[in-house]
Amino acid sequence: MQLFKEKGYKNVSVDEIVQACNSSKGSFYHHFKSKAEILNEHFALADKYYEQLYNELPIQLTPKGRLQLFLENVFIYLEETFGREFLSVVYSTSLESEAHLYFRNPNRKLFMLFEALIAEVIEASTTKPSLSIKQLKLAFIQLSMGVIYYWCTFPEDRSLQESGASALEHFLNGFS
Amino acid sequence: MQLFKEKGYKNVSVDEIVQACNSSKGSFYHHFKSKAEILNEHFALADKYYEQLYNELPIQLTPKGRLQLFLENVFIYLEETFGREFLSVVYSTSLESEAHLYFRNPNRKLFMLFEALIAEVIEASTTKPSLSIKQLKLAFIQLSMGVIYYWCTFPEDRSLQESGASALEHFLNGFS
DNA sequence: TTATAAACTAGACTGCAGTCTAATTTTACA
DNA sequence: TGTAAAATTAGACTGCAGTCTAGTTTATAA
Repeated sequence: MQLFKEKGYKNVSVDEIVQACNSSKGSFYHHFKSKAEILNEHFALADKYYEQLYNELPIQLTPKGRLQLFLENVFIYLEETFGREFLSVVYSTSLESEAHLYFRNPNRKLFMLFEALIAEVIEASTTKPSLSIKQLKLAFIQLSMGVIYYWCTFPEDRSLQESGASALEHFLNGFS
Repeated sequence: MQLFKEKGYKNVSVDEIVQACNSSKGSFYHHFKSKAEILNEHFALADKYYEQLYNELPIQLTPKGRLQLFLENVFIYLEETFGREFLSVVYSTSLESEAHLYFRNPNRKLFMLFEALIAEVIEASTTKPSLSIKQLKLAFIQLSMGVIYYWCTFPEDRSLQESGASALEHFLNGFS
C-alpha cells in the first residue's frame, strides 16, 4: 500500500512488491489471486468504519437527514482514505476479474446499513412509497455506484460528496 | 469485432487481430491508441441511434413517459447490441486509460438528449423542483451509469432494463 | 519528373501480470 | 521422534499489450 501511494498503482509491479517484502512471486500468488486483490484488505476495514458511522448517527435527526449524513460521510471517507486512483482501480478491476470478493458481494455490510436507513425513511413517510424496500435499496446502491463511477470517470475539482449531493437530494425528494 | 464476439474480448490478442486483417502491430497502434480503443467505433454508432430514438418518441406521451421510454430503449439497445461483456470492458477500461473519447466526453450527444427530456419534465411539472436542470441532468447520468455498472458487476438473470426499472421510477417520483 | 515531407507498415523488442514445477517448510498424528 | 500430507516459497517461464526503429508508400509542390 505504501508503494502504491508513493508511485501509483500502475507504476508498481508485482516483482517490486515481492522484492520490497523479501518474498517471491510464487508466494504472492499463493496468497492473492491477482495484483488487484491486495486492495481487498482495505474493504474489510471500510465496512468496519461504516458500521461505526452508522452507530454514531444522531438519533434526533430525521430519517432522511440520517440517510443523507451517512452517505455523505461514506463519500468523504472514500475520498480521503482511498482517493480517486484507488477507487478507479477497484471499480475497474472489479469488472474484469473475480477479485474483490468484498466489493462484489451483494450482501456486504454497507448495503445492509443502506437498507436499515431506508427502512427508517419509509416508516417515517406519511404515504407508502410505490416501491418495495428491496427495490429502493437497489436503487440507492445503483445511485451510489453511479456517483462514484462518474466521479472517477470525469475528474473535476469537486469532491466526491459535492459531486453526488444533488443526486442524493433528488433521491430523497422521491419520498413524499 | 467479429473475433471479439466469437471468443470474447480478453481471448483475442492484438497479434491475432492484425493477423486476421493481414496488417501489423505497428499499423494497428498507428491507428488506435490501445486495444480497447477499437470499441470506440461503436459509440459513435450508438449516439446516432439514440438520436433516432429520441426523434421517434411519441409526442402524445407525458414528459415523464417520454423520459422513461427513452432510457428503457437505451438500456435495451445497450444489452442487445453491446452485451454485458462489451459494456464491462468499456466501463472498466474507461477508468484505466484515456481511451474512449466518446464515452468519456461529458458533452456527448446522449447527455444532451437526457437534458432535453428532463427539461420537458420540469416544464410540465406544477411546482419548481429544488434542483437546477444541470444538477438533474448530472443526477440522471449518474443514475444511468450506476445502473449499468451494477448490472455488469452483479450479473443476475434480469435484463439491464429490468435491473434499472425501479431506480428510474424512483427518479421520476422525485418530481412532484 | 523529382525532392521532400508526411503518413503508414513491419516486426523485433520490452515490461509486466500471471503460471508452472520443483523445492522447502510446517502441520498432523502415529 | 518419524513420516506423510499440506501449506508455502522460489524463480524460471509464458503470453500479451504496448513501444521502438527502420523501412516503405503516398501526398505535396516546385
